[in-house]
Amino acid sequence: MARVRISDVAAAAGVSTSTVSLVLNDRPGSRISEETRVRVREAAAAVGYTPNSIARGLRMQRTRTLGLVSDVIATTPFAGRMLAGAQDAAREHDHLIFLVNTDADPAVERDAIRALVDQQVDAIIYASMWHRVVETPEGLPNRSVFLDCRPAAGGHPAVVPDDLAGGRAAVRELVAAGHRRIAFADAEEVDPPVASGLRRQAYLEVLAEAGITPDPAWHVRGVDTTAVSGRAAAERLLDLPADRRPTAIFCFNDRMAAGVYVAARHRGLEVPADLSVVGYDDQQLVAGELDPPLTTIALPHYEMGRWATEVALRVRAPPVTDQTYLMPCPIIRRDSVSSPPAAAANSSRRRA
Amino acid sequence: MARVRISDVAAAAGVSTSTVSLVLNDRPGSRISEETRVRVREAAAAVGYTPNSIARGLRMQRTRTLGLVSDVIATTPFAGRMLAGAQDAAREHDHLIFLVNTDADPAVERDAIRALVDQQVDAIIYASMWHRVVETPEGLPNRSVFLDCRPAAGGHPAVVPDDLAGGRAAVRELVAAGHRRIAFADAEEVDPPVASGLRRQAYLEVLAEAGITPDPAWHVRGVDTTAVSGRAAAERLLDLPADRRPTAIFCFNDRMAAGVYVAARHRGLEVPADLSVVGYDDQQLVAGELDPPLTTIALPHYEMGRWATEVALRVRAPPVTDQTYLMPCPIIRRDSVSSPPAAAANSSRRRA
DNA sequence: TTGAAAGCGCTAACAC
DNA sequence: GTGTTAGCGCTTTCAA
Repeated sequence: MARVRISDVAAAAGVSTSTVSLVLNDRPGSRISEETRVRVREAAAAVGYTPNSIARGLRMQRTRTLGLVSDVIATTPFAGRMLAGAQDAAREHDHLIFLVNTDADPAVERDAIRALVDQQVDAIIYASMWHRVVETPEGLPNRSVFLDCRPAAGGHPAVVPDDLAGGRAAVRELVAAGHRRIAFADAEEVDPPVASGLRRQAYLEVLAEAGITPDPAWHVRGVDTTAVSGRAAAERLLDLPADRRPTAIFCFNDRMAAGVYVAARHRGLEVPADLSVVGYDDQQLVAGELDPPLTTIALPHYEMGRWATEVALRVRAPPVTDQTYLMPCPIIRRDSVSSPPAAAANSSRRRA
Repeated sequence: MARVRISDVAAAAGVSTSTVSLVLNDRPGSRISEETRVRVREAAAAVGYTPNSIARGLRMQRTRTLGLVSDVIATTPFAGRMLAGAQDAAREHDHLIFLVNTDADPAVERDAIRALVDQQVDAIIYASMWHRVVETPEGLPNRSVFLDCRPAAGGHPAVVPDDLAGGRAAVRELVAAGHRRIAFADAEEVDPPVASGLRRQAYLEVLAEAGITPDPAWHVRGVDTTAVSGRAAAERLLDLPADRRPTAIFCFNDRMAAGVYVAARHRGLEVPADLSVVGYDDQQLVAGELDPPLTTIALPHYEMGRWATEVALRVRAPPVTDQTYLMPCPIIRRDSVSSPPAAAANSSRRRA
């Protein structure tokens, strides 16, 4: 069965195609009699007409489609919320999203961007899986926005998580619980993620504002950001002499926090009674299902996805001065933070 | 800057647009002199011409786009592999994918399908997050394929995981390790997932083929399939008298297995020395990061995504007799299975 | 071997 | 108020 075209409804209503177009698109300037309006509408409904978006796109030079190109975003557990935010925003404004994964392959990326441009997408959202600084890909249309990454050269709106503020919230949570010996289980040293530097800065700032001089041994790094690395980092921390041993660990992410749990358990330490832990990411199926559930800082993926899409659709204005917007990361309080054990608190007071 | 059109390269090459089209599309029947061919190609490259897919789509009645509509797939950790498989297949055949999430809202779904049809997508892939039996949505084009779900009414190609074979592999793994008292921590009783019935059937079959008469108390269910439910289910199992207590638990999924770990740990039981555990799903960031890493059955999301796309693209023929294809679920051996503790083995032998 | 012309389905000037 | 016409950018007969 062939699709029904505008000419079919025109014939059915006994009018011209332009009249049909006019009433169906409800152009304000055009004075079509109420009588023909209803006649056309009824005819359209009767024959089951819906406009061909391709034809309309060709004519209007506007397709109401968006391209979302990402490195590996859509194939990781992180991606979901970002896509959901983008989807929701797109749907609210009657747009459809082309999703393309590049697996971080430059050739694939180039082809993808070209294919999207050839499809006449109204805008491209260039997304990353982690907060990164990226080169602006060649061929990227002017009307693009960066999601969870920032173009080194600027020139485009971008949204990234506010890792500095999030890191501060994490460490302040620990300070507020009475901890003085607070460690930071950081990401890898070589080519560390942008978030690493920011969260470390936050860690240092908050300790300083709390009048705590950090023991350099409290800053440890994994070889990556997996649970295995988290566990190894925690081992080193827990090997410290009793009076320098941290009573709380701020972890670069939830996976490392999971590793910290394992290390603690293997030493007979209880979280949070013996060791408080704060993660980062609020990763689905990790943070909430640890035992005990992990207090953490949420990465605002949904909100970032929505923001990027709304800016791409020009329904939200990007920040004017600095084009990159820092999305707040809320703290999610669960059960992995308590006050430090009494002994540690005493020893800490003695040192202070 | 306006896009360069085919007329621009025609002018640059001093030929007509039809000639340009002919050489650029390399139509076999057309005899264009080699000389003009190179002239056209050079001109096209010089002006940076790439064809407008929208115009081409209108003319050819074929857009080289696909719609992928799903309930919540793209927003869950499961989805990634499925999307990756679909993406890879689509890219190999020069197609772009529109991704739409419906959040299982029928109105959203209806609108999405219509929007996709209006976009003249070449096919629609209708995907689910879990193996389900679904009603064929109204308005779904003939050329659609079902992914991780099966239309109750049939009539379309579909691919789902082979949960029966996967379940058998899981339980056989336990039998092969020497277990006789094997429990099944199943999903919820009311409106259980399709996989629940299949895996239970597999459990029963394998016990029977091993000459084991299952204690009915070994089949327990959660109120859902979370870690909390898994833990509760394990508590009940471990509360059984010593001679009926299972030495191994096959879990409906990895999350429940994580809960089983927690229950075991709280009783001072070690996995796998005291209790062997097999999961299902091979869920990223769960199965591999448990302590010890979980032996499980992988859900072949990537392969299913690829299969569905290839069938949608007609580059792979669907099964002719039964239109739904059962994708094998491979076992992933890690460290959560060992032979049963000696005492249990003895008691089991005594019982046998 | 190449060009002219028609037309995919739609919208928007411009007539009437 | 409504219809006629042109044209979005491309492919594909058909003629030359």
